[in-house]
Amino acid sequence: MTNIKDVAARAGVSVTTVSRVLNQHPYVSEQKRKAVLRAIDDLDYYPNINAVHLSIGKTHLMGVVLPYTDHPYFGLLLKGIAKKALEHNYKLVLFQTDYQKRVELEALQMLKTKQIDSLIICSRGCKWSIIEEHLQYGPIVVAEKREDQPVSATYVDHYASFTAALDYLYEKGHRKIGYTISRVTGTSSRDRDQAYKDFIKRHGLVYRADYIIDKCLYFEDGKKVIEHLQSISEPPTALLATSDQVAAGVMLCCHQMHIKVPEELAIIGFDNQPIAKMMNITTMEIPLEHMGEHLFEQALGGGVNSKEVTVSLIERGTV
Amino acid sequence: MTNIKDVAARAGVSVTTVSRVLNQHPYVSEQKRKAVLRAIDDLDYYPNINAVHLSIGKTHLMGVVLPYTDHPYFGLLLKGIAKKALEHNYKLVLFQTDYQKRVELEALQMLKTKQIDSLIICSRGCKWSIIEEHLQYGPIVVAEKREDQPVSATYVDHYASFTAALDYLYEKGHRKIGYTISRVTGTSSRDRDQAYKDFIKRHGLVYRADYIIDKCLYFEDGKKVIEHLQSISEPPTALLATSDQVAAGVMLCCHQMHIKVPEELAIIGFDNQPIAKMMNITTMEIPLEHMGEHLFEQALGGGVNSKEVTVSLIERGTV
DNA sequence: TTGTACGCGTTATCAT
DNA sequence: ATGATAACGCGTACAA
Repeated sequence: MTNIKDVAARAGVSVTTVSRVLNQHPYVSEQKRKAVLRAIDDLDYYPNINAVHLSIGKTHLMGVVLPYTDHPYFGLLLKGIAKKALEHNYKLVLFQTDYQKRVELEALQMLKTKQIDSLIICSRGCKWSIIEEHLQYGPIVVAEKREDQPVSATYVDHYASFTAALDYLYEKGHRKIGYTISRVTGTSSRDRDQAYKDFIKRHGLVYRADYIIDKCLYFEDGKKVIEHLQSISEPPTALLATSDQVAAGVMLCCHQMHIKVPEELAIIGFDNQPIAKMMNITTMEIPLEHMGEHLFEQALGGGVNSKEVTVSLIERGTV
Repeated sequence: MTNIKDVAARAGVSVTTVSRVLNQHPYVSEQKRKAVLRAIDDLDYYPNINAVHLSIGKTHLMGVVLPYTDHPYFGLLLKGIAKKALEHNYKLVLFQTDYQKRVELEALQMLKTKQIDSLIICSRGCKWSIIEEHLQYGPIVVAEKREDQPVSATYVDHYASFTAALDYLYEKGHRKIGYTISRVTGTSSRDRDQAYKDFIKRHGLVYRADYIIDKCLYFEDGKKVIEHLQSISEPPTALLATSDQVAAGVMLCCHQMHIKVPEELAIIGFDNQPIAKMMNITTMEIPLEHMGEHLFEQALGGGVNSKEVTVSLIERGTV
């Protein structure tokens, strides 16, 4: 590998001058600049980025922690992040965790060892205290609500948006409302659960554990949902789906089983993805791509600030 | 940042000994090892990975070039790659190109400047000669068929699988067959187009440009497809969809428009994704996740070898 | 405007 | 078994 020294020798100048040319610094005569450029060309020289990183202490690499990449929710978040990364000439290091803490810790470790400049955590698995410990090594931003914490965050208020959806269904006359979640653990599921319990309490309804369906993430989980609902007594008249994907899957199954939507089952999705528009699904719009962009900019900026994104109801044909 | 020198001083040994302890080399007395470990603990020392990379000339970073992350096709490919990366303790640097050559060139550049050890190109946009030029800097593997080239590849024979699907439809009595593609450029679209033309010729059918529908990638593109088919004279009786996503979208539209599948329109998808199983869609199975795994291992291995993955017809209810 | 020399943090070589 | 030191390739005070 030819290095800066070789170039300097060939051009008959010092390495400093070569470095100056490389980094477009001022104070280098046109004559020497030409000589350097020619030498670079002759020797097919290109800098070793690791040496640059070691020297300046930055990598232009940003870490992104998320559980899956093959799910539209994180896919859209990632799309927003990637868009901004492209703009700012940053590269992304992907940590697909499958909810394994180990992978998340490795990301934190890479921040500590300066292999990445900053870290975006889209879905946290490890304890909060571990995040805090690593804040000293570089900017960390999360996609969850953390009040009074020295961490930047862009998040959806799942409690509020879930409550809004429940209230909307209540207004429409529904009293038996079920919902699906992706997994029992996780902050968003917990928030939704709390919102549901408070809603039940506020309206004096009965809490039924069998109205809650776990592990619903994908389109194809719709089948499971319908099968479950048909297996219980007094099935709900309305369903809050984890996402538009799940809502769409449920709708398709309703078609197949000749269950009328919304007459026999009302459905609300989340995200407002294209599929919801196409299938005319009422949904709570979450600007995922925009969230991703904002997460990136927070990570880049380094300062600490929190942003709650607005979720709005899109009324369509499934309620 | 405390460094190896500080540790050495604190432990009363040389940096070499510290390095030996760090890298579990032999020839270090138990006594000194203990001292070093204590010093590491006392000082909260952790190595600067960039320095390690500079020294050993490797980064344990693998680049992945793909157009989108929010599409199930690439999502699954990426999933396979990520799985193997996890196993081998590699990290992935993602290059989401949106089919911009610039981003692809940056990936190649990062290989050249040793910021990544190797590169997986899932969808190529730049000229082949550019790829060849960069082979000297590290392993590059591609997801397309390249015969007699010094590059590793894992790919689907799109020509063969498309031909197989066409023949299957022909056997079933179809003579007017349309198909959708994601974009006019791109190797897979070209292969499919060629297969179609050859098929037409072999059976003495007429080639109709309006049987080919461009820019179909997502579920929601199904609507566009149906609208197009209804706008032309003598619409096809069978359709080869870009992917199961598109096939599913088309099917849903057929439901909505009361078009009977397969009686009025037969449909074949590609990939055999979960959605195809759920909707009982006949499809050509492509083992995407497995392809991703194989791509990673080729990139890791460094040798040159080609693998054509087998595509098989899954007969279900849409033909 | 240019160059020398050192620092970044680690590994590898070669003595001892 | 251990350590001094060169090497990795680059950026940048500081001196000239």
